[in-house]
Amino acid sequence: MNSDSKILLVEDDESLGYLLSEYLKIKGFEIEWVNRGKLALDKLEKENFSLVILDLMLPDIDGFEIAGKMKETAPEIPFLFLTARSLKIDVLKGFSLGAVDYIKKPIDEEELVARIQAILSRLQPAKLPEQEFLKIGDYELDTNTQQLRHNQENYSLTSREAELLAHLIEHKNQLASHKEILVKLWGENDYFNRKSLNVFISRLRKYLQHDGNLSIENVHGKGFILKDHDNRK
Amino acid sequence: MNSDSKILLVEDDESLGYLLSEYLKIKGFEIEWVNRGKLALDKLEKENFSLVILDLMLPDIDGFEIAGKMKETAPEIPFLFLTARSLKIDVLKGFSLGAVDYIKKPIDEEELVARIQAILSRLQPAKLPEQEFLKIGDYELDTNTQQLRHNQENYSLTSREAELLAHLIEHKNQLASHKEILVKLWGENDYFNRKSLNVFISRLRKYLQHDGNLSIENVHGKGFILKDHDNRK
DNA sequence: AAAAAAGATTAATGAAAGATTAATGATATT
DNA sequence: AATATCATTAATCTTTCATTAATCTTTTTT
Repeated sequence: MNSDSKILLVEDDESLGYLLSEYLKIKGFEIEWVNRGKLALDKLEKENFSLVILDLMLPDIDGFEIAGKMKETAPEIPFLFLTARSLKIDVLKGFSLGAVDYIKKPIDEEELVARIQAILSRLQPAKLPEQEFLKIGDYELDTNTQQLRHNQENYSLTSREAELLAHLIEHKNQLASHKEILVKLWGENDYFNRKSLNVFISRLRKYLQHDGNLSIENVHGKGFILKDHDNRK
Repeated sequence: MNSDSKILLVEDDESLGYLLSEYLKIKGFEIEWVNRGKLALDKLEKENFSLVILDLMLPDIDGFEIAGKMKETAPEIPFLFLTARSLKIDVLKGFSLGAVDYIKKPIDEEELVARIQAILSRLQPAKLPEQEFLKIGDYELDTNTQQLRHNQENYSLTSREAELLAHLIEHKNQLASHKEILVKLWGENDYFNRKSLNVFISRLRKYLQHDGNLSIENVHGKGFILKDHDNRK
């Protein structure tokens, strides 16, 4: 899951560095840990990272300087500061250098992971408009456009029809109770809405009649089951 | 500089809300400040924001719930939490809902601005390089000159016509919701603008009538789909 | 088996949404 | 000052769709 995200940790405190890198490894990140600024810059020359975590106080080059150099040599790699220096001036300087976050010690490891994930997930290229297709028998429902396809045929469903069919498909071969459906789609479970629901069930049966394996069956007093009798699926 | 970034601040504490919104305005951001969750959701229906700042403790709907609803209705808008609740469990929940940051009160205004700028600056490159020529069926739209070509014919579109057609082409065979269109092109989603939108849809249908494979179809109460029925593409 | 309850199906209804054409008025152009 | 352009608004007509009603049919209870 996090396997394609390699992180460079620059931290001179041996115990914290060890702790963090082990913890992050457990969490599924690939970690390279160095304890000197110079080593960090060398690594950045040779390898590609999706994130760099910088301590400010290092024995040789300080974190700000590393960030400054990164701006020139690897401007696309995001970095964050992880430091005991919580002076306001430092925080502001950190962000003005282009940091994506500035985390003050002591660190909560879980929060750190959450922040790292937040950063990395923002990096993934804008997710394609994910179209969701729900399949049932020979039919395919596009929940986005409310289109129901069957072979060549294409039916434009109304909002209620589409919502209801989606619900039934999601509970395929299971009981979808009146109550559940009415509360979810109508907001209220009363006599009149139940009447309305029956009308919609009727309509859906008509749409689905072209696949003999499909049926919407009633469970008296309970609800409906959309059954797919084709067991190969 | 920050003028194209509109921020929605959801904060029920009157003095803090006032303070922050004034401060952020001075810093060049465009701010809309509401003190109720319900109002925030209404605003999000009608306007476009580049960032939402959420307080957790609100009198009506809590911040987490707003974030959850946003995931469905406006998944592309980033949000951050700004709250006195610094419990670890809250922080983790905040990030797991997709927050880009979680800032604990008391707030340092300058740090807040720095964090907001860090977030917004990361957003810009997300935009795809806009295509100059958009093709649909036998037509070709030049988005620079607003010329729509079809065989020999050439139509000079108005700005609105061209923008709308571009949007529809970019969402070909997908639902382009009223809300999305109105917020993007008109800046506000209200009754009158929706009327106007209908007029433009009518015009575009006239332009596109020469290719029998194309149609702009309405999804009642939801929006429009520009369909290309030619499946070879 | 009769009565009652629940469900199925088709049709009727009315409000809301949408389509289309024309009128308006603001702004820019000549 | 006259004209042209264009988004908006108005006016009118049409369509859509959830609901309600009406009428059967099936299932359950008595």
